[in-house]
Amino acid sequence: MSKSASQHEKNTSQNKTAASSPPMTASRPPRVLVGMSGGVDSAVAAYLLKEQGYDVIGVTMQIWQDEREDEHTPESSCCSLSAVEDARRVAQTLDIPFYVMNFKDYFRETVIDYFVREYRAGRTPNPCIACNRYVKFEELMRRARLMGCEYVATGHYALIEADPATGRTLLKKSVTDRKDQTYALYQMTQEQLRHTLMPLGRYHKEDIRLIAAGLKLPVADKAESQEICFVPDNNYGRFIEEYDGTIAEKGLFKDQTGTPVGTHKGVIHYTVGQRKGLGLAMGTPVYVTDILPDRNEVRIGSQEDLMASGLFAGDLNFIPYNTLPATTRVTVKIRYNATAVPGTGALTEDGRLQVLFDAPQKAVTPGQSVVLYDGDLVVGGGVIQERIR
RNA sequence: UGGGAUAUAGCCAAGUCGGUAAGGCAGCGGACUUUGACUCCGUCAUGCGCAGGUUCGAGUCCUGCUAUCCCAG
Repeated sequence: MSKSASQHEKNTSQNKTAASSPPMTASRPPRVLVGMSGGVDSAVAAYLLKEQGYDVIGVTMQIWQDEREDEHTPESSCCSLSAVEDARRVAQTLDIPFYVMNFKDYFRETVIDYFVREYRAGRTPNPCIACNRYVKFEELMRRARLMGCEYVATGHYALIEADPATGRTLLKKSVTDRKDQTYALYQMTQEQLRHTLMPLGRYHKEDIRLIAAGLKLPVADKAESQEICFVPDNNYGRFIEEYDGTIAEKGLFKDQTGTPVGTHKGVIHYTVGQRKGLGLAMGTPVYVTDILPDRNEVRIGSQEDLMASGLFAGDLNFIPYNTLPATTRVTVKIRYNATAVPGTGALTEDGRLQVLFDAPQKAVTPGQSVVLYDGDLVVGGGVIQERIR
């Protein structure tokens, strides 16, 4: 608490920027490619890096939006054409080179295809994690190298720090727990972390807005983006059906005993823990407890039926070490905006991650990621495969 | 077509000696949110099967009708 208080006392940028100058290895300052979404965060990130002396290049990735859609795109969508224009104006204001790059095919393959495939399989994907992993820190970084950039930078609220003891690069929570975005970054490799800058990790959102306002950036009071960027109207079910042209097949809601209690609209429309939109008047609130795509069945039950004592996860990545050393005490996030809860993590013989919670948790959802923390340090995580009751 | 019971919002349901329609679920709206999750807040019957009657006043009493259920046929 005292930490964040002291952060507030500092003036918005002057002291801090001076304290963290770039590593001037040669005569030329290192070049950094800043991924600019058109929002206020990445705009200020670009500004901070420029102030710190980096050779900053602004890039907006075209990942989805078609030209014809620009008129009706809500402002909250992070990658719309209007967002491109916002980013361009910011770059002009900051006097940095600005480019728009086409990532549509790559984004489609690594994010949208995955997103649709997972929902079809009865899981709940997190497209932001896939986008970070493959698009921002793999493909964008690859292209950054081609442009002679040492680093890729983003407006994520997270900290990247070298650990002199081990030589590894660590990922830590931002000083603002509320805005912390490390959950969506846990898949980053050592190589990626070494070449990534996240200058916002030491700031609070309010500071960022103040800085943006002080610079008269055109996006200073732009709304937060909220929904999945490629589903601007938030109707992801319709998006999936239009994307692959397959209408979701209706099926049965069943209770915990297997008794049919209603008809569902198709497996893709549900996520574990969901209560709203079921249309089931059971006299007491009911939640989705399991999605069984093989039987096209959605199981519902009470809050108690939602509880889990732990989970198994695959597709693992660890950051302070190559693999989880032993049974480890951690705090655990099982959903993007869940609070971290205490538990233990361990690897199974078949190489999966087993997490056991100290206290039962609600709505462990296959397809979502579990991220392990040791205090502010991101230990790693993986994709949830199944819950342990 | 003998007897009994019940008919209150989409569902369940309270409604006392007649006094001016609880609550839950669902729905809808909003807050929160980098997942249509959770959570929270707000909203939701000028009307109680239909038609009459009694009364200052009826969901509550009376009459008739209709529907459904149960028992007997």
